[in-house]
Amino acid sequence: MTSKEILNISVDCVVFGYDLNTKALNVLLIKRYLESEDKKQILVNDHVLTGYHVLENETLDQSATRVLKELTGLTNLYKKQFKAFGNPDRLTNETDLIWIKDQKFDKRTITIAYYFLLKTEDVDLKNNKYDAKWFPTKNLPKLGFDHEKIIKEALEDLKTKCLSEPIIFELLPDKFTINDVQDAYQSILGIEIDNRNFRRKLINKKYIIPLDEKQFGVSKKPAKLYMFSKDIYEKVFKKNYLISI
Amino acid sequence: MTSKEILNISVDCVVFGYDLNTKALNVLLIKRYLESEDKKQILVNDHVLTGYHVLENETLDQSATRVLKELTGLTNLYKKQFKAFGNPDRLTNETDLIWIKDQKFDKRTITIAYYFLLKTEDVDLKNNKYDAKWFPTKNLPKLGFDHEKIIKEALEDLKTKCLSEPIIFELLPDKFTINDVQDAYQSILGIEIDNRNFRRKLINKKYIIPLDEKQFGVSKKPAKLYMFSKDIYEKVFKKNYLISI
DNA sequence: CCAAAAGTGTTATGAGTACACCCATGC
DNA sequence: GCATGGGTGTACTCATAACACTTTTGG
Repeated sequence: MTSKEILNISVDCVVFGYDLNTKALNVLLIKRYLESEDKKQILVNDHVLTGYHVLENETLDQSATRVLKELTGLTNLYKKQFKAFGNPDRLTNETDLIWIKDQKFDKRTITIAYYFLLKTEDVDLKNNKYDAKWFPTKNLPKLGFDHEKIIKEALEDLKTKCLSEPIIFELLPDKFTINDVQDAYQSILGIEIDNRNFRRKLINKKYIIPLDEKQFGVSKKPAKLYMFSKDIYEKVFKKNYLISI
Repeated sequence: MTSKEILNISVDCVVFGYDLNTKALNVLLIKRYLESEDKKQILVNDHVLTGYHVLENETLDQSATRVLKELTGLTNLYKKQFKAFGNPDRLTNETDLIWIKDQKFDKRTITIAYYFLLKTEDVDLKNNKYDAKWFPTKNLPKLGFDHEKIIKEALEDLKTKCLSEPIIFELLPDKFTINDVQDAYQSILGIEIDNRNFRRKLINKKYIIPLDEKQFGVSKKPAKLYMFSKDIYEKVFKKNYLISI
C-alpha cells in the first residue's frame, strides 16, 4: 500500500552518533550538490539533515522512523520528537530555492524535527545511497535550510535530557567501562568531571551491572566492563520532585 | 494585510490558569455545541482547546500568540511550544467528523501545540465570544478531537519544567506569599511539601525579594509579601550539570 | 478569647566536591 | 622497566528531610 506525500509537512531527523574512539558526538548529514547546466558553476554545495514528507496515512513517529530506516537501515533506536520548525522563510534563502525548484516541496513547509541516538559504528556508510557522513557537532559544515538551527536545538534538548534520563547508554555499546560513560558525558556537555567522584556515583547505581569481563585487545591496562539494566532502572526509578530553581 | 490559512496545519493552545483562591490549576476551554437540523438531537456537545490554522505568512509562535490574543485579549504571556500532534486519525472520530464537516479543516491536520501560563483572574470571561470557561486540570470535561491527550502532555511538560525553571511565578500575582508558592507547587505536582523546609529554601534565594508589605483584607493573620526578580534570577543563574540518573 | 493561618529551629543523614597517588597491564 | 590509563579513600561542606509548637491577627 502506497500513500501520498503531504507536500507542506515533513520530518527531519537529527541522527546523533557517539564515537567511542574519538570521544566525539557526531551528526549524520547528507550532501547537497548541484552544478549549473554548463557545469561552470557550483550552485549548491553543502549538507543537510535527512528528512522527507510525512505520508497521508502514517503518524509523525512512523514518518521519522521510516526516514531513519532509509538512511541507516536501523530501527528501534531511541527517538525523540523535540520541536516543530515552521518559519515562513525557513526554506527561502537563495541556495535553498535553487535546490527545491524541481522538488515537490511547498515553499511553506513545516517540519517536525526528531533526534535519534546511536553509536557511529552501528551505521554502515559504505554504499550509502545518500552519501551520508558523520560530522562532529563541534565542527559542523555549511548547512542548508534552517538545519544548523535544528541541530543546535536538538543538542540543547539532548544536553538537558541526558542529565535526567539514562539516555547516555543509547550512545554506548552494551558493554562499556566507567570511563566510557564519563567521556560521553564530558563530550556532550562540554564539561570536565572528577573521575573518582563519577566512578563512585555510577558504580553505586543498582542498574549499573559489573560484568566478569575486561576490555580485550587494548594496548594498556584493560578496564572492567559494565552494562546498564533498563529493567532495574525502571523498577528502582522514583520520580524525585526536587525543586531546583 | 491579510493572509491565507494553511488548511492542514494548526496551532492549539493549552491555556493554564492558576487560581489562587481554589488553589487549582485550570485549563481554558471553549464549548462545541451542535444540534441536528430538526433540533431533536444534540450532535456535538463537549469542549475543546482553542486553536486555528497557521497563516501563510506568520511563524508558528506568532500563530499561537494570535490565537491566544483572540481568546483572552492577552499578550506577553509565558508561552511554550511543547509538541506536534499529527496522527492520521486525530480528527476522525464520529463526533469530530460532524463538527468539521462544514469547516475548512483538512481531515489530516497536524497541530503544533503550545501552552501558556497565567492567572485565571487575568482573563475576563464575561462576553467572551467563544464562551470560554475554566476547568480544573484534575476534573476535565468531555473533550473533542485529541485534546485530552494534548492537555495531559502539556501538563507533564509543565510539571517537569516547573522543577527546573522559575515559571511558577508566571502563575502567581506579582506580590505573593511564600505559602502561595508552596500551594502552587503542590497543586501542579500533586505532592505535599514541608512548609518549614520550603520557606527556608525559598527565602534564601536572592531573587525572592521580601517586601515591606503584608496581605490586606484577609480574615486571618496577614502574611508577608514577596516578589520574584527575573533580573536577579538571570544574573545569579548558573547552569548546573548535576547528573541525576 | 478563639479560630485560623503564619511563622519559627534543630538535628541527622546523605550527596556532592575537592584532592593525589598507587596499580596493573601491554609493549 | 616504563609509559599509559585504570583504579582507589578521606575529609569537608552543604542541602535535604524529619519533625511540633508558638505567634499573630481578625472577628
